[in-house]
Amino acid sequence: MANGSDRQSQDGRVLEADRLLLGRASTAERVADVLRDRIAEGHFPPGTRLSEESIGGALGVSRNTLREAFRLLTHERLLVHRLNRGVFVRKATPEDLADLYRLRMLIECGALRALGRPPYPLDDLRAAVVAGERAARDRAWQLLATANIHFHQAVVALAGSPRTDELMRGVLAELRLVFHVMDDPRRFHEPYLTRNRAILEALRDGDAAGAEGLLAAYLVDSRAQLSGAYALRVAEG
Amino acid sequence: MANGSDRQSQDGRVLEADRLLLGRASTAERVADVLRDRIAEGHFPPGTRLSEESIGGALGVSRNTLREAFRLLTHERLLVHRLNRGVFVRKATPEDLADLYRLRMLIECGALRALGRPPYPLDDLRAAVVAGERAARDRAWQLLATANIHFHQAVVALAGSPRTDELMRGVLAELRLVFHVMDDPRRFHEPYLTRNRAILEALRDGDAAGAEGLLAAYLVDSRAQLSGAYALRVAEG
DNA sequence: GCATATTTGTCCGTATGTATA
DNA sequence: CTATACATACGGACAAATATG
Repeated sequence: MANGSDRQSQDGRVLEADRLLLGRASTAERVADVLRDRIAEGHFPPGTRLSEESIGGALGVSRNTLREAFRLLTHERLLVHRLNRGVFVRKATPEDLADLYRLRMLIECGALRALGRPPYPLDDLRAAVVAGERAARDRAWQLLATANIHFHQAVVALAGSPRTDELMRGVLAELRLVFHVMDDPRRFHEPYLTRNRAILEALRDGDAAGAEGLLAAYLVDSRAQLSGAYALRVAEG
Repeated sequence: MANGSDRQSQDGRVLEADRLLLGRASTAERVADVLRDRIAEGHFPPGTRLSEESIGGALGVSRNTLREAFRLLTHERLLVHRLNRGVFVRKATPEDLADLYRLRMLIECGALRALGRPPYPLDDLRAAVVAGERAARDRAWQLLATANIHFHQAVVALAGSPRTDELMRGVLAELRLVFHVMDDPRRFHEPYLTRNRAILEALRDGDAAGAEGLLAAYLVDSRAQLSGAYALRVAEG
C-alpha cells in the first residue's frame, strides 16, 4: 500500500503476492485499519474532513474501495457521514461521553458479575497491569493509555463472549476519540494504575463482587473527570 | 429546496423521488433493509448463497451498490463472506446461540439493574405485550414472534442508551436466524406471553429487581429450549 | 488432469443531484 | 442566479478464483 507499483502487473502475480503478505483482508479493510490507527493516534483530530481524493491518492486506492473503508469506519462511529458533504472524524459530544460510560458500566460490571467460581484466567489482566506500571516508570504516557485500554478489554474478555469482546473493542476505539480532549494524558491515566492493580488482586482472591464494586467506582470517577474536561473545553469554545 | 422541474422519467429521476419518499437513506441501506426482511421472514434460509447477479438484477441496482448492502449485512452478522465464493445467509452455530444468550442476559438484565426510581416509561413495553396477546388470539404466529422481539427491545430501551439500543437491534436480528430452527413458532413463543406480562407488571409496581429476576429466568428457559432444538437438528443431520 | 464457463474482486469513467461560495 | 466541488450511483472492464464438463 506504500506504493502503487503492483497496479501495473501484467499477470497479477505481484498483486497476489501482496495479498498473501498482507493477509486475507480485503483492500478496504486494510485501508480502514490504516485510517483507524491514524485517528486513534490523533493524526486526524476530531472534525477533520477526510476527502476521497486526498486520502485515496495518498494510499493509492480507488474511490470505490475508499468509500467501502469509510463505510466500515462510519459503522464503528469513528467517522460521521454528512449527506453530500463527505466524511469527518467524529467529534464526541457530552451525550456520547455519557452513553459510552453507561455502556461501559453495563458491559464491564456485567462481565464480572457473570463470572463463575474462581480461579479465573487472569494472565492477560496481569500483563496489562504490569505493562501500565512499566509505561508509567518509563514516562511513556501513550503506552500507559494503551495498557489501560488493554486492561479493560481483558476484564471483559473474562466473560468469554466473542460478541462482547467485539463490542468492547468498538466502545474503547470510540473512547479514544474522547480521550483526545485530555491535554494531559499522564494526569488522566496514571491515578488508575493502583486501582487496576486492586481490581486484579480482588479477582485473584476470588472476590468477584469486590472487584465489581471497585470497577464501578473507577468508572464513575473516570466519567466525572472526563465530564469536567468537557465542560472546560466547551467553556473555552 | 425543491426545484420541481417536471423533467420526465429518466432513470435517476425515479430514484430521487423514491429517496424523497422513503427518507434520507441511501440506496445501499434500502437494499439492505429489503434483504434483512427477506432473511428474517425465512425467504432466504440460512446457507443460501446470494448471487450478485440475481439479487442485483431483481432489485435493479448495480453491483457496486449491492456489494455495499452486502457489507452492511455482513457487519450485522446476517451474512458471511467467503473469499471469491460470494455471500451466504449465516448459519448460526450452537456457539452463536450460547453467545447470543450470554449477551442478552448481560444487556437486558443490566438495563433493568441500572434503572433509577419508579415510575418508569412503560408505554412501549405495554404496547408490545398487548400486541403479542392480540397476535396469539388471532393465531398470527409471525406477528407474535415480532411482538416478542419488540418487548425485549422495549426492555432495553428503558436504559435510555442509543448505543445499547442499536446493539440490541443487532442481537435480535441475529436471533431471528436462530429462531428458524424452531419448526413450531407457536409452541416456542406463546408460553412467554404470560411471562412478558408478569415482567411488565413488576415494573409497573416499581419492583425492578423482581422484574430482573423474572427476565433472567425467562432467558434461561428460552435458551434451554433453543439448545434442545439445536441438538435435535444436529442429530437429524 | 485439463479446458472452459461462471462468478467474484477491484478499479475506472461518467452522469446526475446537491451543497456551498 | 451561477459556478464549483463533491457525493452518489451506474455500467463496463479486466484479473483471479472457483465451478463445471
